[in-house]
Amino acid sequence: MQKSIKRRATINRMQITGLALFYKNGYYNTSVDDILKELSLSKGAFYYHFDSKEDFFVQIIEQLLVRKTYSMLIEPIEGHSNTLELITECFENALETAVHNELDYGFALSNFINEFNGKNADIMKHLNEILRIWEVTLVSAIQRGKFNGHIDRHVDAEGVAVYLMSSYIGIRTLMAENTPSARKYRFMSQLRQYFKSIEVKESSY
Amino acid sequence: MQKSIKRRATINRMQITGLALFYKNGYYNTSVDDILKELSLSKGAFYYHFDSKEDFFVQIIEQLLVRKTYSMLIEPIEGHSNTLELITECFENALETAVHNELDYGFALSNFINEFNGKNADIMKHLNEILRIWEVTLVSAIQRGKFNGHIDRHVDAEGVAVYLMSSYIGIRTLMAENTPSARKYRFMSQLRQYFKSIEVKESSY
DNA sequence: GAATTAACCGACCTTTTGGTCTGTTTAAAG
DNA sequence: CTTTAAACAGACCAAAAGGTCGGTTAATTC
Repeated sequence: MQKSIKRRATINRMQITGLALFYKNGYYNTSVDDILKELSLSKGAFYYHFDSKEDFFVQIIEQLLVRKTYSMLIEPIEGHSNTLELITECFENALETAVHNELDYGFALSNFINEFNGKNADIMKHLNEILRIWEVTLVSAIQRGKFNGHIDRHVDAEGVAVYLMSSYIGIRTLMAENTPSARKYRFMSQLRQYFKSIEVKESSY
Repeated sequence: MQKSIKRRATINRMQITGLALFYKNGYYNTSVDDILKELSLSKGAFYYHFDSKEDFFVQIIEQLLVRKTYSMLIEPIEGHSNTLELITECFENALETAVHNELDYGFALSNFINEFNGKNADIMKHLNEILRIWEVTLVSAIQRGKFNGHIDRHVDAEGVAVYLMSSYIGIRTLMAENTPSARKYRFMSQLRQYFKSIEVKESSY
């Protein structure tokens, strides 16, 4: 195989397996050896391509996690139809992947934020950056909805965004252990209830 | 000092310091030596009173965490006035302690659930037990509200409970790193908005 | 086809960790 | 006052962790 290609292939394999194990067992509970064992690779290969375990993880964030978050939570709500319907559908899909908690790393971002919060400022900087983009996207979506007449123009877009993010991160935690399917259903049902309360009221006219 | 008293005093000191460090740095990032150093005690003292690090933590859950959760999230909503007002005030107070993230371990439960989810089934059993009690308390509070005529009788009590728990756990995560005060304000504001949507509608009469 | 270098191997090192064990101090009992 | 056992001290151990380093294989260059 060509060298430059082989390099990319190996790094890719490492990152994908690394993310899978980090997501499953947590960063601190996954050793470099665990990952290498899974890949049938050696220490030499790992430290040839990466400076440290932390560097490895940061690159996973930049290469994989950012894209996954984009495709799962950012892009789906950037459409031009009814904002609240877009968000509802987006959450519905994202949570569905979390129900079958296997290969599709549901919402890895949430797990890592919890794990590194107040423990590793450097990594948190990267994770917060993703959060920030998510928040901005939500806020502008809400404002678009207000402009388009779907959402009551009195609602606080930033408030709604924070509330949505909170509930999403929380339900992911609750779904991880107990009856994920039932909890997802109840959650989505109440989300729609909440959305009704910020839609334009006919009585306003 | 009398022996039986000294025993209790030492165990208490250990548990309080242990909880503080576990909460601050996480369970896996806090070594037994870290705790002992803080206490100026020795390994001998630790393993004389506790079988293992895990046993130590389980006892902290049972002795401290359960009570803290009770006094912070359970008892405040068991009153007999308007349910939604009780929950609002309860969340308000609980989140306020999280704003000054110092000595008062805001909502330690949430952190530990995130840390042990899918990693340590034994400890999760204990934490889930607390979650379950919280959920039951919320559900019966909602139902009481429906019965008392404060809450629309069409709402799904279990759904509301899950939604409340989700949003609370999520906002605690979001508050841990960035602008906790502003986020708390926005969160509470939207919580009230949501509550309005499940109150009895005058149009129903 | 020899030289060079990227890609990888695996033994080894150091630090940290949870846990053990022997010994010492101190409070209660006889 | 002696004995006894609780309460604690601290040296020690084995395993695991992140990381280093000299050596080997395979692809590229000249």
